Amino acid sequence: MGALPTIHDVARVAGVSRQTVSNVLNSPDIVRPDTRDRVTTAIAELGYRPHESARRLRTRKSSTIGIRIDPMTDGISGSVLDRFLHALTEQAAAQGLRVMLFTATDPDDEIRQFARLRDGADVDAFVLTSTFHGDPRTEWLIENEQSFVTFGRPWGIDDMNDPAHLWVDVDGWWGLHEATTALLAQGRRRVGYIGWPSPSGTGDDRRRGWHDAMLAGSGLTDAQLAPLAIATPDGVTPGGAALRALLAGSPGVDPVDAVVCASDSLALGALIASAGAIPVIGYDNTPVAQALGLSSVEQPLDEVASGVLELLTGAHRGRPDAGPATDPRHRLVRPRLVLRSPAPLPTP
Amino acid sequence: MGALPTIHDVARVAGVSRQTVSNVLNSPDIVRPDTRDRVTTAIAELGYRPHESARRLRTRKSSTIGIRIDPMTDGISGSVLDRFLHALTEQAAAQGLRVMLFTATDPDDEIRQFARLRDGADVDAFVLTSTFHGDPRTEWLIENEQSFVTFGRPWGIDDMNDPAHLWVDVDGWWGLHEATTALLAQGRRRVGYIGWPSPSGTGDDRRRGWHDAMLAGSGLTDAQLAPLAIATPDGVTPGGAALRALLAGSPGVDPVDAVVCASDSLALGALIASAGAIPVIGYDNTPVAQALGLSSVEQPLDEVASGVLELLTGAHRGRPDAGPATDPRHRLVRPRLVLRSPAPLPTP
DNA sequence: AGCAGGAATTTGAACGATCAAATTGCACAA
DNA sequence: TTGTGCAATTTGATCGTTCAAATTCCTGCT
Repeated sequence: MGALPTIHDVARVAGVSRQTVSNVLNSPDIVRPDTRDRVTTAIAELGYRPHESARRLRTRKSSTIGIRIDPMTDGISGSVLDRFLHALTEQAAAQGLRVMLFTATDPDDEIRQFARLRDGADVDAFVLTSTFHGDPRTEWLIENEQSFVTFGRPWGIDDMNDPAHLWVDVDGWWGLHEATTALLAQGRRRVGYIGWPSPSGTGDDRRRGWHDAMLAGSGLTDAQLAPLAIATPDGVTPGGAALRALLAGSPGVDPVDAVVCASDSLALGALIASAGAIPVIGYDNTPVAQALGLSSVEQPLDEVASGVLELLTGAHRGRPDAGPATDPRHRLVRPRLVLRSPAPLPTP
Repeated sequence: MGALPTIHDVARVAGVSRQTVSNVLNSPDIVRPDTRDRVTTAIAELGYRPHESARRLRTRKSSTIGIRIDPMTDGISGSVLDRFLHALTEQAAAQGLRVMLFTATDPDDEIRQFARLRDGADVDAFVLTSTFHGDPRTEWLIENEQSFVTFGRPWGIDDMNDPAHLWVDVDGWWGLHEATTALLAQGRRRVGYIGWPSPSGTGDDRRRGWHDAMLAGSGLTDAQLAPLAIATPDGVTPGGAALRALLAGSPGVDPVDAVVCASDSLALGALIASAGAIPVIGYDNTPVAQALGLSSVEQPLDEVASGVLELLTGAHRGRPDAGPATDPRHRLVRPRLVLRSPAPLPTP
C-alpha cells in the first residue's frame, strides 16, 4: 500500500468530481441517491478518510476541544477529572470531535496556553474545570471571543443566571440534601457535616444542602445546627479529627449520630475514625469509596459531558451571545446517592 | 483585531519573503543573523503563530501523539494512568508535541481507532499502556508501520531484548525487591506476598522481586516461601482476606510478620485487616496510600514519560527498524520505595 | 574587470480539502 | 421547438504552510 487515498482518487474511481465526493461527505442530501451510492462504494473500496488537517485548513474549524489536565494534587478525588475526561472523550468522538490535552502551572499560564492553542488553530473550543469566583481565565476567554464551556458555575453573584458564559454543573446542594434526608429517614436526628472552610463555591453549596435538609427534617434550629458542622482542609486525617470532635460533642452539644462529608477523603477519615459506629456518607463516589463500601454521592459525569458538548455544538456554539436568548445557557445536573452496606471495614 | 496574521503578513512587515520567515522558524541557522532578527521582531510584533493544520498538511506530520484513556475500571490504581498522562502531556508540550485522547471498548476497537486517527492524519505516533503477551495492538501497529512506544514490556519470550518494538517500563522486580529488603533490614523475617494469579506479566515480575529478595535475605528456602505468597484478584476485600489467611498461618506454617503487595488496593485491604499489627507495603503510591500513610513503591512516571518521548523523537522515531541498531530500543526505570510512618490508622 | 562558487533569499508549485460560481441535465410550460 | 427554472454536478480559486528549484547577492581570486 502506497500513499493514502485522497478525495481525488475517490472521485476518479466513482467517476465523479472532487466536489461531489465532498458533498456526499458533508451534505449527502443534495446528491442524487444513485451517485451517492457509487461514491460511498468507492470510499469503502479505497478505505478513504478525509485528511483532517486539510479540512481544518480550509474550513478554519479544528473540531477539537482543548482541556487542561491537572497535576493530580487533588488527592483521592483526583479521579473525578479522569472520569470526566473519559466521558468527554467518548462522547466527543461520537460527534466527530477530538479532545486535546494541555497542562498549565497556574491560571495565567493556562491563559498563555489558550493563546497558543488558538493561534495554532489547534482547538476551537475549551472546556474549563474547577472554576472559581472572578476566574481570570473565563474573563480572558470572553474578551477574546473564544468558545468555551465550564464544568462548574462561575460562583459569582446570581451565578445561576449569569449570561456571560455557558456552564454545566452538578447540584451539590441537592446531593447533600439527598444524603442528609436519607440518613434522617433512617431515624438519625443529629447528622453532622464535615466540609471545607468558606469561601468555597462548591463547598458552601454542599453545606447548604445539608443545612436545608436538617432544618426541614431534624427539628433542630439554626443555632443548634451550627456546632454540628465542621470546616477543615480536605484530607483523610482532617476528616478523622473532625469526626472525633463531632462524636465527642462539647458542653451543651450532644454527639452526632451520622455524618455527611464534602468529599470522599474527609469521609474516609471519618469512616475509619468512627469504626463503623455511625453511618458516613461521602462525595464523589471515588474508587476508594467503592472499594470500602462507603456510601457516597456520585456525580453523573456522563451527563455533565453531554451537557458540555450540547452547549458547545448547540445553538450557542460555545459563545454565550451567539444563540437565541431562549436557549438554555447552562445546565445543572443532579447527582445520585449511592448507599452501600453499613459496615464495610473488616473488624480487626 | 481581525483575522490571525499569516506567514505572509510577517514577511511583508519584515520586508522578506514567506520562505525566509519559514526558514527562521524551521532552520534558523541558514538565515543571516540580521535578517533573522528582523523577522523575529516582526513575529513578536504581530503575535504570529504558524497555523498548525496548514503545516501538517504540507509536511505530513501531525506532531501529535495519540493515547487511549481507560474507562477507569481500575479501581484505586486508576490514577496511575492519570499521572502518566499528565507527565506525558507536560513533557510533550515542551517538545512541541500535542497529546490527543481517544477511547476504545476493547483491543479490536482500539485498532479501529488507530486506523481512524492515522487516516485522518491526526496523530503520527501512539503511546500504548497496559500491554500484554501477544497483544494484537502492537502486531497491527508493526504491520502497518505506525510509530509507537509502549509503556510496558511486550511480556513475551525474551521481552527485554525484543527488537520488534520500543518500550519503556518500570522495574517491578526491583521495586518489590527493595520493599522486601527494607522489611528484612527492619528485622522482619517472614515477609509475605499478596499478588495476582499467574500468568500476569507485571504480577509475576513483582512476585519474583519479592521471591528473590527473600531467598537472598530471609534464610528461607523455596519450599518454605511458597505458602507465604497468595494470589488473589485485585481489590481491597481480597487483600484483607489474603492478609488474614497469612496471619492465621496453617499447620506447619508460621504467620507472616510483614507483607508486601502487588497493588495499593491489596495493600489497603491488608492494612485495614492487620490493624497496624505488621508493616504493609503497597505498590503505585496512589493518593490513598499517601492519605493513609501506607508505604508504597512509587513508579517514576516522569521518567517513563521522558523515556517514551525519547524513543519517539530519538533515532528510532518510534519505529524499531528506523534507527541504528546500537541505539537503545527500550528503557527500564527503577521505582522508588516510599516508606511512611508505621501506624497511620487511628485505633477505633 | 570578470568570473567562479557558495551563501542567502525568492519564486512557483503542491499538500488535500471546501467554497463560490459556473455549467450541465432534465422536466415542463409556452 | 424553444425557453424557463431548478436540481445535480463540475470547475477554478483558496486556506497557510513548506518543498524544490531558480534567482540574487556577496566574496575572493585570477
